[in-house]
Amino acid sequence: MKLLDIGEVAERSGVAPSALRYYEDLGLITSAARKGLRRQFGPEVLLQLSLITLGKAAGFSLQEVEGMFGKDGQPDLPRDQLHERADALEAQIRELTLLKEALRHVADCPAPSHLECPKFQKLLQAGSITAEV
Amino acid sequence: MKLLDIGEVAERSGVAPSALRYYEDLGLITSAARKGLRRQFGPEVLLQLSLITLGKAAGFSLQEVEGMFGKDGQPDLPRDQLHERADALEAQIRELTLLKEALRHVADCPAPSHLECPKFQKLLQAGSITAEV
DNA sequence: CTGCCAATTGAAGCCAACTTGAGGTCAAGG
DNA sequence: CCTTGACCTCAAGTTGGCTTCAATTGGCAG
Repeated sequence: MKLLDIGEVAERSGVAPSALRYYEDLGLITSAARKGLRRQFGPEVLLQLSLITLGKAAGFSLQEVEGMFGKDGQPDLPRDQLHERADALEAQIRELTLLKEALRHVADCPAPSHLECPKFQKLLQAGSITAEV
Repeated sequence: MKLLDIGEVAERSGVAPSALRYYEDLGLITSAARKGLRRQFGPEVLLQLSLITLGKAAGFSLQEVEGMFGKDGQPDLPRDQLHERADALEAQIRELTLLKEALRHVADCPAPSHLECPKFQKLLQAGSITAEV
């Protein structure tokens, strides 16, 4: 059973040592032991960090990530809750996709002023963002 | 020429008065006048706020949004920045998709430990996020 | 004219997710 | 044995985007 120094975990995971200590504080990961003062991490922490990093990249807060995966990296949510999450993700993906396409369009729109482009106006209204002018 | 009280702008735009003052501090919006101490906003501010809100939703910082207005407050959208942002959105969408599939899989996978399930590991590696375990 | 209530100011506070700094520990190599 | 350098702890600082607070002002209805 090989244990890893925090520096090695940092290097292999791309997560800074200070962040690793922070995660441990939060309870997202656990160090397996100490050698003197030094934390020793079990190798499974690398996989857990993958999950954390993935979740963060997907826009979740650390708290939310914690809720999706337990300390051991095993999901501790019941199946239907997991599916609910996935559904929510799908919805978010659709929204982002719309926004992305809108941005693309605006970037390429040849109208002299964006304000005059009907599609742009639609975009502003689509989000129900537009105030009643 | 109708001028709007900050409270009315807040209500119509959905942006809190404190945020409006903050935006004014930053130079994102300008009040047209004062009536006593009270700011009076011109109606064009509502359109600007739509853009600001949209920009925020797309993941731009207020600084970046500020760069999207000309001196006159007319939108002056930087096309390549928009494309960059769209690219970033695409990346985020990919992450979300990955996470979504991971969740779905986890919900349905019969393997005793998900971490050992090859399909699950593949999902994690697909993002090239995984550390070299 | 009076009193209410919305608006004003500047400073301070808050949250997340870390990073930085100061001062201390300790295991291993020469 | 001694030095080195990676690690430790705890506190404070950082950034962005606001919100909250206390004390004050002033427009407007009655």
